Amino acid sequence: MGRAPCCSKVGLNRGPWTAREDTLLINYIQAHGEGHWRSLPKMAGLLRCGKSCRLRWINYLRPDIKRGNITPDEDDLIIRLHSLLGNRWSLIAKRLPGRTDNEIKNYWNSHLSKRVLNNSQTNSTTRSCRKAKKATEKKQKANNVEEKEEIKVLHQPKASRVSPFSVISRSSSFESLISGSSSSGEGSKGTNDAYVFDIPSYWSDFAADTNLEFPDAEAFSDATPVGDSNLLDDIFEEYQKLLDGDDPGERDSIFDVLS
DNA sequence: AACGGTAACAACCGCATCGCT
DNA sequence: TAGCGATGCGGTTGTTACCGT
Repeated sequence: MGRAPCCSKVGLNRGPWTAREDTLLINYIQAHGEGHWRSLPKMAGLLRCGKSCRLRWINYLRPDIKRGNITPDEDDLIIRLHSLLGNRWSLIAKRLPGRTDNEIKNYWNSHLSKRVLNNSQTNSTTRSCRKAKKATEKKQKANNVEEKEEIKVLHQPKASRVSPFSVISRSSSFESLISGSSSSGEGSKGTNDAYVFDIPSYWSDFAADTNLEFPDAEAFSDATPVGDSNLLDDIFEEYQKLLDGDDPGERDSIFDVLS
C-alpha cells in the first residue's frame, strides 16, 4: 500500500492544458489572487489538481514570465550560478527574473550540462559563454536566420506573442535583486524603462472572445528585467565574493540571503 | 514519403519544508 | 511541540517537433 496521492485523480484532466483551461485559471487568479491551490480548481471550475494548476500558472501563465530566448548572458550566469549553487533551480531562477526554475532546469539538462561536461577539462565560464555565442551564430548562419534582434538566439521556445501591456521598472541594485523577482516583492519603481513579456500565443484571440483582460501590469511592476550583461555579472560577482570570503558565517549565509 | 533518432519543453510525481492550530 | 494540510522544489517522464537517412 503506497502513499496516498496528493489529490484524487478520478475524473481529473491530465496532460497538456487547453486554451479554455488556461483562461479559467487566469480568470480565477485575476479575481482572487494566487494561493489556495488545493481549492482553486474547484472554485475555478477546473478538472485539474491544485498542483497542476500551480505549475501551469508559475511556469507558463504568469504574466511576468519572460518567454523569449535565453540570452548568452543569461546562459553564462546560469552556468556560473550552477557552479556555486548546484541544482538549486529555484535559487538560480530567482536571479534570472522572468525565468522559471523549470525552464532553467530544462535548459540546463538539454543544453548546458552537456556543454559543461565537454568543457570540464579546460573550460572557464567566459570561454563557455563565447563558445555558446559562436555556436549560436554558426547555427543562425546555417539556417539563414536574419539577425533582427540585438540579443542572439540560443534557444527558441515555442511560438509566443509579445504582450504590449506589461511594463515593469528597472532595478539594478544587488539589494533589490536579493528581494527576488516575485510579484509580491518590494522592488524599485523609480524609472520608466519598459519591458515586455510574452504570453501564450492564443491568449489574445481567446481574450477577445471572452472579454478577458490580462492581469494588470502594475501588479508585476517590481520584476527585474534581464538582458543587461553588466548587471548579471554584478550579481555573480556578489555571490562569488560571499563564497570566497574568509568568514564562514558569511559564506553560509549566502543560502539564507538567496532564499 | 516514411521512418527512426533526438532535442526541447510541458507536465507529473513524490518528498521536503513551511506555517498554522 | 506534535500533527496536519498547504505549498515548494527537484527529478523524471511524456509528448511533440524537427532532422537526417
